[in-house]
Amino acid sequence: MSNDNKKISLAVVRRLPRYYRYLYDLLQSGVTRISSRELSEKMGVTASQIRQDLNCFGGFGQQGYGYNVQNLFNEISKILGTDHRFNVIIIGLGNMGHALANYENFKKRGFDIIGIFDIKPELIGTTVNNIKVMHMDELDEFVKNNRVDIGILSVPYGQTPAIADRLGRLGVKGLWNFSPMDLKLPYDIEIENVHLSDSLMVLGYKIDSKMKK
Amino acid sequence: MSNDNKKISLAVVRRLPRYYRYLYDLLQSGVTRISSRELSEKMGVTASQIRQDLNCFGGFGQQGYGYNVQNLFNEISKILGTDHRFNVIIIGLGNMGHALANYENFKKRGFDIIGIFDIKPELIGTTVNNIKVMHMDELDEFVKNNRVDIGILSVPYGQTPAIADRLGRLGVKGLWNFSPMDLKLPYDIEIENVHLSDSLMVLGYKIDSKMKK
DNA sequence: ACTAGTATGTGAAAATTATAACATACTGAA
DNA sequence: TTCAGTATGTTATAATTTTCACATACTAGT
Repeated sequence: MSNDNKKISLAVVRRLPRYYRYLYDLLQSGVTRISSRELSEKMGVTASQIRQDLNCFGGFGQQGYGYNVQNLFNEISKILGTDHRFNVIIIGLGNMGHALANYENFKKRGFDIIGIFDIKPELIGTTVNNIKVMHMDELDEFVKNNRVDIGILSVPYGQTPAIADRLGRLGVKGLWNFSPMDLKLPYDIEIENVHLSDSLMVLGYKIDSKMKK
Repeated sequence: MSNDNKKISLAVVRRLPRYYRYLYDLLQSGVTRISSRELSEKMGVTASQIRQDLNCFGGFGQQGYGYNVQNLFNEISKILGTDHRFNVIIIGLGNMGHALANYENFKKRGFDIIGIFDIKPELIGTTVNNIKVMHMDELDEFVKNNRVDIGILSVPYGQTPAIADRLGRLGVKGLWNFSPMDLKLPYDIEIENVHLSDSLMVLGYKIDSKMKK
């Protein structure tokens, strides 16, 4: 049963989408079976780690055979929630909000953007990628009338905490935060930060530290 | 001396930008000194971890006093390379490329976007955020004539590997990859992946797994 | 059916990472 | 100048994460 109450570590969870991607590619290539060793060579990790990771959720393989690609992909999809849809709204239709609204990959992975909110009058009533742009004043009403699972925060830095708090109070289940700050909210809400600049700085560090060697 | 040859773990490195942010905010607030305990409360980590992390790079604090905020910020900046500039080019002026070209935070953190490349004729010769848009045919020439430290890859999925390879061959030092794939290159180049969809899927997982409890 | 080969699931070991504990050294008030 | 308080740097311990190793069980060719 996949409903074991042993806690899955975040390290494992963060690797799951990577398995998802590789298995998807294998499926596309028509590969029907794969061993942990073969997959480990493709992914550049140890076979042992793959077996350990998968076993957190169940025994999906078979001794002497390996893993059925389609089956394993289905299982990983289920674990990641791709067997159902998430309703998502975007708050802030700036450059980043616009980019996210047009990113087709989200839909493929189970996330439907059902609304966009901003305050600029000239945007209200328009559509982006077939998604209606509404005024922030309509936010509360919209969230009350629609199941909104996730709010994407792509608003200016200064406005982020207040809007995050507002979404938390409205009962949205998760926030995907693009502002370079760590949100701390007094609500029962999951937060995933993107922190693009942080990632770029890490790249800068890697480059510099290699130079020094 | 900061040139110790003991290896700094990636776990520590990934926390550095976070320290950078908090120290920057403290500076803005006029705070001149802070102890690891105070900082730990703000950041939601243990004071011990902060002291351990900082000590990888040197003893920046003073017993009985704590850390001088300005000094510590300067040191972290130096470690992260903000004491010099990185030259960056964007490959692919789609929605994401456009958003990144307009993101002002990068400049603040030491990254200058010095060129944008695409293949769409109507874009070539225009400027975005005062950055010239050039044709991909001009890429090799440009990289040879300018120091390019980092290439941002915001091109369609299928084109990513070939362009990454091209930048690797041209001697670019780092790639910041926005395509949902892991790049593996036979060159001496640092790669930092963003993998937005992966991050969103992790958020989805967190939401689901909380529901089940 | 038999058997050599293969590959999982898992318990144990190793490595890494985080936390705790504390000796040392500075601060700042009297 | 003294001394109680504070907070670092660092060593030791704990926790977590990764890797190893192997018994078990299936595959597939003869």
